[in-house]
Amino acid sequence: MDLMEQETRLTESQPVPHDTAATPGTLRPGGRTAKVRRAVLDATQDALADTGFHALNMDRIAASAGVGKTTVYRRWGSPVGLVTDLLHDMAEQSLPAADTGGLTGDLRANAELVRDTLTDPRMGAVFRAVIAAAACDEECARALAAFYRTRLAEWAPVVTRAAARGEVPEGTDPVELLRAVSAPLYYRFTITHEELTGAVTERAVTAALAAARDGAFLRE
Amino acid sequence: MDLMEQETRLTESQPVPHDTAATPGTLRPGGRTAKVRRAVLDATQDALADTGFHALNMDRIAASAGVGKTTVYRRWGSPVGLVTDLLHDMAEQSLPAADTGGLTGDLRANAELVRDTLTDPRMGAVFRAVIAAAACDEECARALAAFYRTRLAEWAPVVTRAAARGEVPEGTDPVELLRAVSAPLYYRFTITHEELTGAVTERAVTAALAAARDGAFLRE
DNA sequence: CCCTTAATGGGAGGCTGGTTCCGTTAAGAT
DNA sequence: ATCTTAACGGAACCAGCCTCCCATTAAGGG
Repeated sequence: MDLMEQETRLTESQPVPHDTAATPGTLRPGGRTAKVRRAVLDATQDALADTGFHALNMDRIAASAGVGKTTVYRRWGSPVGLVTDLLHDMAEQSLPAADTGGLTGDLRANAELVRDTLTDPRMGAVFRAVIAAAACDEECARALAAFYRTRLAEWAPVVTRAAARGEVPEGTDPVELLRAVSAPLYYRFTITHEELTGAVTERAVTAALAAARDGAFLRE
Repeated sequence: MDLMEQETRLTESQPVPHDTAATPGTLRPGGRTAKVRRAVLDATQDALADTGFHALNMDRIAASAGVGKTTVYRRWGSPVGLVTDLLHDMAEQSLPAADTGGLTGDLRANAELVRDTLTDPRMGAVFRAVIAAAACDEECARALAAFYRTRLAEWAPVVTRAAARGEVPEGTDPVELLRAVSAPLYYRFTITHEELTGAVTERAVTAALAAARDGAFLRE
């Protein structure tokens, strides 16, 4: 990854002809640049969906995005770079949390959202790829963590409201509870590669809820 | 991956000039062959520990194992193949479960074992690689699942004993409870890449235990 | 101990993924 | 509208990964 060192260049002469082309796409994000990014990220998702991360190839992406491969190499540098940017892109599209009126329902909605996402052939493949890429690259790992931070922050109010209603102890850490719901699903998805059934989802909810009521997720 | 079909061998007739070199290393696993495997798997672990999965390279492995690269290509085929075999190797080395006399202590011992493993620089890197490889390759995913099936089976008695002592409801699914303990740790390890602190470990235990007492893991 | 042949090992060659060069296009400023 | 230059794109170039060929070594059976 070499997208990072633009500061180190050109400490030299007078005119300082602009920190030329330090990070393509950030200085002049006009219509064309944006369109290229969109095309490339879409192509990346497609590729991940049907060939997986190991087969992700810059040349192929450039071709199927209808973009010069030089551009892809310059702006993203590597397959991991593509996935990382895809992740940033995904983090921007937020979808609102549920509000069913009860914590059980809300958590169930969350668990089912996770399940549906991971079960969907396209999205499931994308998440597998992203997780694999994060295991290989620090920068990508940060992007993945940021993505989930965003997501969990959106759902946190669900728990806060429930605490106000007395469904879980006051002082329950919302993020902690939400992670407890997701964790078993992701465990199966990444480690044991089991099918994510309705029973598994439901159990994740009831177990997390039981623990929460028992005060296992009290913020300290 | 072609390491699996050795059973198909030699069900055959008289002469049949042997299914020559069907799967190198399975037909004549003499001293040299075994030594080569050991050297290669060790080299693989070393490489994973200090450069990670993305940089895993067959030629380099061959060189650092002091083995011909042809051999590595022939027997393992790809980086994923190496990791898969490493996983099979790891599954063979079992270490016994704890027995502290109480379920809380046993589960804590389990959680701390997981934590220590994932925290260890060498083993942590290996597990990251294995998870990434499993995300890329079906065969590797199966090997990973098998590894954990073995591990969990070793620890299952811990829960069975506890149920007999009345610490959790009769009919509690041991594997389900054990997975509930590990899941939050693996979630952090693979998804959010957070540090696995003692607090996280302890919370995983208490949460799983609370859920279990509440009957969330009853076998149906 | 000898024989057969599985398995290893070195090296040459091709392919594919990645880099660089330089001309072209169009974003954004005046 | 015009100009500057960021960003794109084509194509040649380079390198490292993988494969194939064949000679060599040593298991395992007699």
